[in-house]
Amino acid sequence: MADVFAALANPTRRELLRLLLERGEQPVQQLADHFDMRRPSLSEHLRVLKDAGLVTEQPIGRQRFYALRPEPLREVSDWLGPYERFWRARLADLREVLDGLPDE
Amino acid sequence: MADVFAALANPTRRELLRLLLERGEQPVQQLADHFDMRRPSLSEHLRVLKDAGLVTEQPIGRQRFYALRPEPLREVSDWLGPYERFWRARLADLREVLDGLPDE
DNA sequence: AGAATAGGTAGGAGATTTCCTACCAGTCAA
DNA sequence: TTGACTGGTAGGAAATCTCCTACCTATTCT
Repeated sequence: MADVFAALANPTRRELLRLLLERGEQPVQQLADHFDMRRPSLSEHLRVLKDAGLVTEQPIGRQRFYALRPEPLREVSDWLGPYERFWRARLADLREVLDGLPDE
Repeated sequence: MADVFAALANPTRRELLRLLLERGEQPVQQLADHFDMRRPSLSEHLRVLKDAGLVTEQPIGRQRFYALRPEPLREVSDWLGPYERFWRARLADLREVLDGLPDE
């Protein structure tokens, strides 16, 4: 769980997740084409994502396909839950204030 | 937005947010009491949270009250949206598979 | 078998993070 | 005004992160 937040802290890794979401599973080369970065660095980012459980790796021939594994993101969503209630309450307060205003 | 993910990457900062959510606004000393950490380090964490827009600071006398500002978390929630659809689809797939099994 | 391809590991440089001690500035109380 | 209190800044050490180049392994194609 802690690893998930740490994994999400890096923009390249968030972009990797986005690519995997949009295009489905991809070999490393195809992912790498979209970054101005050497492959070893990409490999490192993919390893971090894998350690956080955010992607899976499946070797096929000499390629390795990476796929999104969104379950840990669900934990992030659950973590957000209590805060979500808080900001909804704030919005409700705001609405109440606005409703109370004249000329509206 | 990037700052928000970076701010959430640290466990101490997530704990600070949790304390502010549970107890409402608090002066630094009261927050510091719950960490085994010197105050300058806490100050630094609070600064990061403030820069990310996750807390507000209000000086009253010689104290500074920090309060949760959950709006940036809403952006995180929005960012999660597309992935949430993905994992719900996965759950639906799983349910379908389970429904298709005999002996159930 | 030999060459090409996919993608990893090793190791290191530089930047950033996270903690610390020492000290400073503002506020309040005697 | 002096002393105590709150909480910040300055600066630095150690750890970690993010990138790199060089090289290795496994697979496939000829």
